Amino acid sequence: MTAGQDFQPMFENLQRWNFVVKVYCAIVAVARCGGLMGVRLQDVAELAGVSMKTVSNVVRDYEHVSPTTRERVQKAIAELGYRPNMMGRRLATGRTGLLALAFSNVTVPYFAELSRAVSAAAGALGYRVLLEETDGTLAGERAVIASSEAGMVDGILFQPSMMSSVEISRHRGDLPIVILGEGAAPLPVDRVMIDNVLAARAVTEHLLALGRRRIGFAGHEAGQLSATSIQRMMGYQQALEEHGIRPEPRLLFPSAEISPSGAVQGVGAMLDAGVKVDGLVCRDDLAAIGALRALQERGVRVPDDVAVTGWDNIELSRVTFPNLTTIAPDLDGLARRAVEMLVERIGGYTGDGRHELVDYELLVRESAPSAAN
Amino acid sequence: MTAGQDFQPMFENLQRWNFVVKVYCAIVAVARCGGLMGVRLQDVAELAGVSMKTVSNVVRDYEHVSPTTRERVQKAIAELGYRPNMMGRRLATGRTGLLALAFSNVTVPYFAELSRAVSAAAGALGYRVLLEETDGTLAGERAVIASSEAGMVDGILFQPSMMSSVEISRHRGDLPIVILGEGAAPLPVDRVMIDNVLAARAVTEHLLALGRRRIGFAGHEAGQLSATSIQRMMGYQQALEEHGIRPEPRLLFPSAEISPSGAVQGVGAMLDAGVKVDGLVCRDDLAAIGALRALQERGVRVPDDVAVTGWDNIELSRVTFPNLTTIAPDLDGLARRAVEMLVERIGGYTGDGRHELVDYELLVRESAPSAAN
DNA sequence: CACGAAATTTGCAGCGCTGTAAACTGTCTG
DNA sequence: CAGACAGTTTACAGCGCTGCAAATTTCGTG
Repeated sequence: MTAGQDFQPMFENLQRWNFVVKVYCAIVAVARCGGLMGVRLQDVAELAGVSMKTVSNVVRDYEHVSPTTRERVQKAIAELGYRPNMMGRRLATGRTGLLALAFSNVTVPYFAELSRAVSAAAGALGYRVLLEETDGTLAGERAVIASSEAGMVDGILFQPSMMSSVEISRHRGDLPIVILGEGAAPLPVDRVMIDNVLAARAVTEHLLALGRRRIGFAGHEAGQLSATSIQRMMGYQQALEEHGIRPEPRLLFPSAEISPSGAVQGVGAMLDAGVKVDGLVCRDDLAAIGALRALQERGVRVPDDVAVTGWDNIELSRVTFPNLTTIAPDLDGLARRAVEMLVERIGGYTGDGRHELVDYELLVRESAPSAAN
Repeated sequence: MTAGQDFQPMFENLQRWNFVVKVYCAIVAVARCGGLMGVRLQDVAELAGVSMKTVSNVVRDYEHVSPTTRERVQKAIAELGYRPNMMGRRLATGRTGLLALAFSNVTVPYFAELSRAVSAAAGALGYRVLLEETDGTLAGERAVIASSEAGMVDGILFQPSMMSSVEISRHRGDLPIVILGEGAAPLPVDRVMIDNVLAARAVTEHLLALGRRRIGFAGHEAGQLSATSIQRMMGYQQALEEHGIRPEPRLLFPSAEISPSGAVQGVGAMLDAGVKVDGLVCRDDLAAIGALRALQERGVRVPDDVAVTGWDNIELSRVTFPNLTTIAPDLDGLARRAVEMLVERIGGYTGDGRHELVDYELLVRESAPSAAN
């Protein structure tokens, strides 16, 4: 905004700025003009004196077009302000250039960050991403998989939370699909994930290396466990057992609802019930943030009294106090591979389902510092 | 998930579960069958022994179809697993049923929550939402507004952060647009927002009512201010002046980068420079979360030493410790009105730009409790 | 039973674009 | 200068669906 170009945050200027905006608005109201509507390939072709197909060729950068023609057509395009109509193109080509990314809810930071990574990866391959939220319900997931509309997207990236692999595998066979994450995935379908069990072991071992022995697990579902929770709990269990510690069901801190508030309540209730821990492996960063609050509310010091770990490395995990030791999955790598595989499927690849692992990293921060500290 | 139906979170079961999954996968691999490809309206028509148009009428719930015919067609649809092809329909109708929602970045919790509210509101009116991220850059915003593809969406909901109203008003006139939020908006275009100045006054007055007198403002841009920051700062200034307090530029805590980490650094630097405050109005919840950390790192107690307020009422603002007193905009109301107005424009409404305000609420929580406490 | 009105159903054109294959250019040989 | 050839350009038939208007059937009534 020109008016704010050399704006100094001095209070007097604010009023002036507001005035300038008003003037601008008035000018704009006068200057505004309706845009051209519905310029078609045909119109460009007529103006340039060539066939529609030639214009189409120019628009799509087909190589065998003479420089002369190309220039003339481009001039006509500019003059008319022509912009190709996607629906027409897509009907003709059968491809939409759109990938669906389905998960429970964008307000979960991990999914928001995943969505950015996927958008970037898809963009690099010429695709755009249509977000589909399932609300984590079976009905929502079914709606996505068995979408009643055809031709909306060329393929689906799907992070299931409730749906069984059996059901996923029965999805409409004509729409390529790639499963993200640790959810149940049928063998014949491509999938990309990190090794949750291994990562959970790593994070638990980190707490063990700090000398913690009463290590709890927090933030999993109170009812039916998701595949994600199961795998992370398995890794947690394995690490404990390898150190000769018998996992105690009493040290599991489930959340009535998978959300930070759920974790506040879940962890809070256990603490109030007198359960003692000196380490807490949380299912994800949101649970860890909730756990942090539950602990701090009760005057428990983190990490001194209880060391806490998260999972996902969401942006806010760097800003909590203390900030979170967490598992940082290689989101870009995950997104890139997933999109690559999906695009290969769209391109006609029909090999067996590929199940690939991507990297992750244990980020050691304040909530569970390294042993040296 | 059948296998997990009666799953108890006992460790022994985990291994068993894993085995069950493997078995399922094997079964599925065998059972999988390719779906039918490309069932067309024509195919259904032939099977049902009616014309394409009649099938079309059934699919779209046209009223004048005899029950007999309708049933026969529906049977054929079910038998063939027909699903209408969106591209075809959209080419024919000229409408896509898609609205673009453009803002800087989904990983900003406010935008994620906005996006859900908008999706819900759009869904209620039969539209779906295509997210467009601008990365908060001028180039990104221009790309959205002047999108080189036509016909992708029927209209745009746009929350600008950099673009001037002059430029917005020059957008392609054939695509309806509604501006969200406090960004610069040209008069002729519809807009929905909350009254930022008033809300900022309310939040500042809340701190004043707590007896705070050295109240800072944190989290705004260090360079050129966004319209959002400007309006909130104006309200902050007004409240101070009304209480006979001269606003001090020294009490402004800008962030080098609009992010929680940016706020940690910005606020931290000011504190280290010896600036003393007893209240902090933050531009948004993320800044407040950053401020919280900066303060706590230095042993400053919140709210005892410094009361802090946020803005947006993001989910995490309820879970920080202390949790945040914040401005809670009526997101659902905002989304509903915005979508309504956009749909009216799509429907052909051509009146003047409407600028509407929606409600907000001051949520008093721990970081700046009510005076009674 | 005939006739007009109302309720159904249909044929067809075409939305805007692209794939294919055929029709042109012009240039380069023999 | 004919013929071969590579480089350009074009005509045309749809992609799958819907709007329109006309055709057909059904129904109620005199």
